[in-house]
Amino acid sequence: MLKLINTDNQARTGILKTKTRNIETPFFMPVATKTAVKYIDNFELNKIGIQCVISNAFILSLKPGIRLIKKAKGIHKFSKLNTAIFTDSGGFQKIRESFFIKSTDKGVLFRSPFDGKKHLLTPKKLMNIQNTLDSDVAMVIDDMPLHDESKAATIKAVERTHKWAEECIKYHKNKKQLLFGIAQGGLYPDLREASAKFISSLDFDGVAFGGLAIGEPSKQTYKMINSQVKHFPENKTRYLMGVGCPEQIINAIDAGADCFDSTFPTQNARHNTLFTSKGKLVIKNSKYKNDLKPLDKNCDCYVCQNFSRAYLRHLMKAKEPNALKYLSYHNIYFMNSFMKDIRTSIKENRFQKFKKDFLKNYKK
RNA sequence: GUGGCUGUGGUGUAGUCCGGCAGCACAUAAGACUGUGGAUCUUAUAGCCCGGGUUCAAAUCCCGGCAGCCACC
Repeated sequence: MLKLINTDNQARTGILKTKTRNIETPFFMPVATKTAVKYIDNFELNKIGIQCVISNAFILSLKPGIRLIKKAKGIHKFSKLNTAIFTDSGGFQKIRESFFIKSTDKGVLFRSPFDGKKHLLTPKKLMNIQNTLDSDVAMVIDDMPLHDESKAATIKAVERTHKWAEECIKYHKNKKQLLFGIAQGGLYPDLREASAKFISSLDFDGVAFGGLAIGEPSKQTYKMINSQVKHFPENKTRYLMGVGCPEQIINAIDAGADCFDSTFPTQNARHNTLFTSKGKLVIKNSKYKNDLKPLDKNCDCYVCQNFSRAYLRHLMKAKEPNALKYLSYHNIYFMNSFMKDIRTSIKENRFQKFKKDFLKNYKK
């Protein structure tokens, strides 16, 4: 359950209580697929103030395997991650050609990228994996329709998602672990609404918008969010899966979302794009060659406090591994302060102004 | 001085024998990235050492320069 603290129109701030943490919402989770955020030390996450990360149950079950993690007494002790941890089921891997084989009524058939072996991921199996990993929050396995799928195929995927959602509840045995449901519906508002209603009717600790930000125009994303959010319970955390672009996050919070995860900030950092209070900054661009200013003069992260744009560009051009570390650090730090500022603005009932100012300054 | 070999984008090279749209990698420049398969993907800029000849057509064949490397004197 989500304990609401304050609301500002649709935007909300609250506390999501998990077994290891009281997470302040809205919050952003960096992706730590294999229990590590790429190029960022696990302990650095605490110093930055990251409340929660998300790992991938299916991928961890392949490597290093749940037996080892069980032996290590769970995902927290194994990794020493001292944040709350969500585990994703692996349903999203449907989007990766190298993993996905097909969906059946029983589950999703995947091929391991490590040894080519086939794995039929059923709700029962995924719940067992996540119960054993002992994360704070488990996600159901869903059947995510792709955007080029017909309405009939999307209906089929939604039906499976609903059936599997019920089975996940049935097989979820870890009492201290929360379980979140996922609503689907492709780009069809009527299916989105029906799915949101159904998932809301089940006994989940939180609900998610699934299958968005996978290539559709932003306008569509917001339309789908709006069609679902009104059917989601007030007192449950609403998780917009896969969204990590600052503008989309602030708009989604305005629509009533509480929780986000994405590889977007870390992947962008590795690909030269930094987030700053003035907007996107592409560090490899030649205009920064002799620029001795910090990435963002309004940022107090140790990268902005110490290094210049010219130096960071130089490190990237020279393919120095530390460049990826510094840039990833900055983007994660930026996301964390961004979320913190949003929470404060909601508490102080000035979110609308904050959003307006942010979007005005944030150049694409 | 004589003989041989070699000159292709910024760099490294393929193509030369047997003439037919000059290709690749890196570098440079710009864009993309959203529930991660560990620096990816897309696009752009940029070249036949110089001069002449043969030919419908020359990076390619012929002649003459220039430059570099090697061997001999």
